[in-house]
Amino acid sequence: MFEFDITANDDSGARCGRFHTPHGILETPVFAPVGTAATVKALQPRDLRELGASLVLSNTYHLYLRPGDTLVRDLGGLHQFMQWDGPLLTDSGGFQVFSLSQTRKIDQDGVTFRSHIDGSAHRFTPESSIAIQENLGADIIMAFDECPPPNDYDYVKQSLTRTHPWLERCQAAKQRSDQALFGIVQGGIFRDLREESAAFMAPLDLPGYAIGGLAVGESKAEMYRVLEWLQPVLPRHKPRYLMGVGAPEDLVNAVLRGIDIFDCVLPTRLARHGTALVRGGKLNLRNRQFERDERPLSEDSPIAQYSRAYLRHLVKANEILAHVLLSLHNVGFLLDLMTEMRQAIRDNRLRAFAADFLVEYPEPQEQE
RNA sequence: GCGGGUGUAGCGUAGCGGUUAACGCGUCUGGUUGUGGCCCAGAAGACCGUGGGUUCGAAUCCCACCACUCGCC
Repeated sequence: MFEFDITANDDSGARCGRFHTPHGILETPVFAPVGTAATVKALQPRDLRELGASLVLSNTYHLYLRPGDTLVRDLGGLHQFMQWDGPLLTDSGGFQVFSLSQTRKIDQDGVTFRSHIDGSAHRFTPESSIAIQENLGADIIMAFDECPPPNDYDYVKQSLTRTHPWLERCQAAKQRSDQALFGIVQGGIFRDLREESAAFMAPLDLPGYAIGGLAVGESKAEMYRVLEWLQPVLPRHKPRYLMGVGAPEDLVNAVLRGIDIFDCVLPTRLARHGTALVRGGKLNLRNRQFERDERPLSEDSPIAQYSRAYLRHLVKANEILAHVLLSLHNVGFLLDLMTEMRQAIRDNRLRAFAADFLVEYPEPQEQE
């Protein structure tokens, strides 16, 4: 279980792989839609399968608070609960503790925080995060880490003195053998800290390695640079997971730099905010230019039977169907992009594919 | 018919003698990367019901008219 076979290499450094999980094989590079509260908002598992999704991410923090991880366990685990029989991944709750909780207190042992739902007090430690994730029962579980602001060298350096021991504690606390524990490399935008973090984790022989703390405010150029630094120092024969990244141009640029797994709320969040991802950018369907536009979003969209004018109407009227249709479109768009990239890698022409795909996107700026 | 009240941006309102008439919603345009159906930033939009008067100066005070509204015949 959890073998990672590399099945194709591209001159760029990108690779295709097969990651074996108890609920099926992931063909990488793969994009995972996010199902925070045990649902990819607006979509059923049936829709996800038809769109070609293979991996779904769900959130430890959210499920712990509501409905509770022990309830999910008692009802047969997360796969059974949400009726998704493919591979699942849960994050550790670390990120949400930092991004959603108003008041939180970090110490060497863990984090005390308040629920964003009712203000009640809670505490996560590496041990409790693993226990919750074992109750949920995803195929891939994540180490409890701290996601620090990426530009503050002293803080990021000190943060590693928590994240690294926490990873070892996660390993020690883990009991189930049917779940793969991934470590999360931190280190902000600093080369020495990133290399230090990767060097610490590589010998732990984890089934996979995530890159955290990116796409949190630094520039795209800085993010890509971090990926290039990590490329030679992460174990080659293990999947590499870039957490929270899902802008189309970022997916392409990260696959070029050796990333195998992605997750992101972007396609479903943009959908709920009325924006459609299309080749070369995105369409804000609130814009008046679509008022009488009878064309589909794109010819190959899973919702190509609907006009932009109709979708604009649904968005402006805040109709539920707008969320459903645009979620189908945006998730489908990213999954199709991943499929195209896997084929390009097999054909050893990813650089050409990327150059063609990225020509319509703006160049990454040093500071944004 | 009599008496009272109200007319300010598409809608709801604030301002009640003193720069360039304000706010919310809506509209328009950006933003959204390990998810609060949000949120943030910017823009357009007003013969202040109509006509007259008082005043250095009127959305603001006075008169008439019109419209809406409440009460009473």
